[in-house]
Amino acid sequence: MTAASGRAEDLREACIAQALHIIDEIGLERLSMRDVARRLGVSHQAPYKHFKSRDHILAEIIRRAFDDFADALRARVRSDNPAADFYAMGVAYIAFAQARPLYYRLMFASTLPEPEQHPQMMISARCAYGLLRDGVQVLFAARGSPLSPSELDLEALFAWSSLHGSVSLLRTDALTPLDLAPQTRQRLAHHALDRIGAAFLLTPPAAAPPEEDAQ
Amino acid sequence: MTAASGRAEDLREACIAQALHIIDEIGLERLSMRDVARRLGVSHQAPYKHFKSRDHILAEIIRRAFDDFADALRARVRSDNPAADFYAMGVAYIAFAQARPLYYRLMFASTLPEPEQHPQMMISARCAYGLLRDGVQVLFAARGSPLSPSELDLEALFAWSSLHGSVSLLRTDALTPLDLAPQTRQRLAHHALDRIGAAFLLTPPAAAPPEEDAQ
DNA sequence: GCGCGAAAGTTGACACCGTCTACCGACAAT
DNA sequence: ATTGTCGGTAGACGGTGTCAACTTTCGCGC
Repeated sequence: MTAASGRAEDLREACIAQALHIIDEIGLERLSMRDVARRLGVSHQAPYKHFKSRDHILAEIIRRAFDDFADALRARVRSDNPAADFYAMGVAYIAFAQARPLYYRLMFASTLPEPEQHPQMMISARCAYGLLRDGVQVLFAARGSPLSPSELDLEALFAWSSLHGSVSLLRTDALTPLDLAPQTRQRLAHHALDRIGAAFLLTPPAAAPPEEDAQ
Repeated sequence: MTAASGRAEDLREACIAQALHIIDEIGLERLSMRDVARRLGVSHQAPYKHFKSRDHILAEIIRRAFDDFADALRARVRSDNPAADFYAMGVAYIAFAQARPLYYRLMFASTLPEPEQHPQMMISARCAYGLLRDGVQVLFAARGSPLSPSELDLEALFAWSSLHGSVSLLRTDALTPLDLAPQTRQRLAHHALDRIGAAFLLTPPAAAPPEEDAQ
């Protein structure tokens, strides 16, 4: 438990590393605790001394993914201009998704352990989301149109999910039959980022929808 | 023997219905073929006479989800105005996600069977995507700025994933601590739809829009 | 040094699971 | 009447998560 216990906690780290390797190799849903143990040359119960269940090791891995992701967002090129800063965060997002595809995929795997059972994982996820949220908040506040919390969530999730969709497309084989130039692939996610900016820098169409209030 | 009184293919349909029920009850990843058989009062091997594997019954269920989804999109209120038609498709999308949450969730479950193993599922998925894609294509073509195939994919996926993100937020418990009014929840997805429209009615940053005030 | 108690690791069991194989009755076509 | 296919049953195999009991290891107060 203490920092000095170094060697004692070795197996815990080894389990996480090996589990990540297995997920990369055969997929998240086919990861098994016994396989982790087998590959590490320990008994099938040894990992259970460090993780209460299969879901707990998964939650720990996903927590680290979110933490690394948050670090990447924080390490963006800062700018005093909120729009430029928001764009920089988007660029950092895209770079992370391309540099750490496995972590990125895990963050959005729908086979998550039940969230309320793994508060640490949720804390890290919300922390990463909070960074994006803050960026959106600053963006709108600088334009003199601050958002209510629920509106803020909505705009932030809009940005997040839009970017996620484009980034995911690059990972899928849906594009391979189109055999695009590598340059085009590189531009896809940034294109979406531009679209998000377009959506934000433009106030919603006031006339079209039935009722629009509370600006 | 219990359920065998009906027609020949009855068990196949019963398996699908029961599997859906189980997924709704305990989740996709905990669905088991033996449980399906047990609840139907047949032997644990009976379902295998109709589905080659667990993945095959899943693929069939997801295929139907995409088919129903495509039907819902097609049943939208049609309009000659491409922008209005696109908006109507978005409304239909949101309505489907709210009316058939289980089907909707399955369409985006990341624990999909390997796609190339289940071509029928992929055909249905691409068919549904094609509807959205066509809507985007008409939208841009009507504005006199037709898109290349790869650009079209990008814009369509941008719209899809943006809407998906907002719709998913409603299903998650991320919003419960905010205890929003039901009316606000109702508006969330439509708000995103407005944002997508805002992003599309504006040409990319390179060239300014030529006053296309169709609204 | 010693002893001890907790932690780490092992072994064994249990109840599941997917799926392969073999068997069996009904029934249709030859 | 024979044959073959189809839908269903029964059993087995290897795999899984995880509980329980056991043994080993190791840090720490004496």
